Amino acid sequence: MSEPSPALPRPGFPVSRQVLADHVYEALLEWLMDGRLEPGAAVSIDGMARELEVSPTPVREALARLEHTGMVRRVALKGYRVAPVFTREDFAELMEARLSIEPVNARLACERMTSEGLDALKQAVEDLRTAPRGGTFAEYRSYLEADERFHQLIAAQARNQFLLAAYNTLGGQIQRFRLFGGVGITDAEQAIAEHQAVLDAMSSGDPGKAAEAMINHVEKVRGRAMADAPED
Amino acid sequence: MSEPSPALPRPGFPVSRQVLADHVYEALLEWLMDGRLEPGAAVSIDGMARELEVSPTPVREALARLEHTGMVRRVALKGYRVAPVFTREDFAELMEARLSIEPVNARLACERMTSEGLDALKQAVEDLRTAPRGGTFAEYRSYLEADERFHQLIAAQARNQFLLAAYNTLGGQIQRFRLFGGVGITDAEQAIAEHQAVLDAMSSGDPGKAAEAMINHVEKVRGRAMADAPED
DNA sequence: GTGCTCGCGTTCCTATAGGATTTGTGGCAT
DNA sequence: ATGCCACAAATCCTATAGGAACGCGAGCAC
Repeated sequence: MSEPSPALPRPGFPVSRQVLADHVYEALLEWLMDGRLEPGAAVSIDGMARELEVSPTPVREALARLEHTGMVRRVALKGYRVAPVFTREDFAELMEARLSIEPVNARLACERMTSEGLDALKQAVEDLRTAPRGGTFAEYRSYLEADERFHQLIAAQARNQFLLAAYNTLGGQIQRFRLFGGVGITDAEQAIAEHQAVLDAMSSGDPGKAAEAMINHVEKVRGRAMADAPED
Repeated sequence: MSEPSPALPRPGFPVSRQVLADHVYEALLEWLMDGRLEPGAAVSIDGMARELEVSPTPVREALARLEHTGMVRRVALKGYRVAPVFTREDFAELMEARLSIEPVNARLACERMTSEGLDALKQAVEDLRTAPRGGTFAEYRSYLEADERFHQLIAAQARNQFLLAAYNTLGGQIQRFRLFGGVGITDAEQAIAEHQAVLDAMSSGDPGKAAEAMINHVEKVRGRAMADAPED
């Protein structure tokens, strides 16, 4: 905590049009993804307010918005806690859910794809290739970001607000798991190849192939993670 | 403080364990579904606080939680507005999403069903049959509740927290209500028969049949709604 | 040593006050 | 008549204060 004021709005910033609660939301989200807030830990409203040098009011609002992401849980009159750690069963459930939703997204996205959307996907895969992959979170963070962006783009291109919302609830959990799985990035080459395969299928314009490529990718991810992951 | 505190927790009540923001949340939800808050209308924080005779703080928290349901939208520094009317495209997207998720839930629930779960499902269908179906929201609310409970139970019995969360983000019945804008329930007989068919398929223990029955049900709901719904 | 009670600190929760921003209105210049 | 600017009211946003419940540890009785 040597930083002077990390989340305070800069005075020079012209059209921030963002209120304090938004900054607090972003800060808490970042802390949750970074692991600075460990699973099971209490998230005190007053404590976070002191930490972020704001009043409890915007913290309360940010936490209320964070609750629906599943990253924090609230008990009335007792406060918020970070969601508990991922077990192997949790991970299996998460992959089952991804296998139910993401192939559908891929199929629809393929049917409704625009050239701009395709370009964005290509950029995401390119970013995956060039991203550094060190051992610390700061190093492979951009890799994770590009990975998430790839899947998010597909969900967005499916042009279904409800499927996008459903995927987004999974997305945060995926990130959280990858963090606390704690194995770093060991499967980059294979993952990049699978992403490329999905991209190729999308480019080909065959929705069935796109869905299949996505199924293949998620199943492979599951297989690698289940092999690597530490047993409970 | 002249009033004898209308919404405050009663002192004799042992484990109320509900805070004011929860009551405000329920009240706003009811007003939204009742149509007392029309689509597009502004939902002033201070105004609602005056109306409900509470301070703006719990109203702010309740609105922050309501935002993720899609019923209200927030613009920074401008406040909340009731979400615009549900168009046919919105409804089509919702049904597309339900068709992607609910058959999977039905399949998994069938595989993992317990006898208690089956009993709960039977109860939900029975409640559907006996529920009153008047023209006002207060009258057919219990019908919607039983309908929602049926689908919710299946999602829960699938024993996958993420699929359950994904289903909940759809808020199927709530959104469905908004399409009709309060014209009531006109398809009860057919809907009940379809629910019974899903239930029978579940009882038979054949996951494929359960998924198919669910697909049939959702498609029929879509067909009836698209025929009834007012054109844009 | 064990169990109970009391008191202190922490935290959640709500109300209130005041600064900042947006919106609507009226007047003035062109 | 039209466009622009100032002013006022409403609203959002944040900080602060205080009440109520909970947790924890010291101290005392047995």
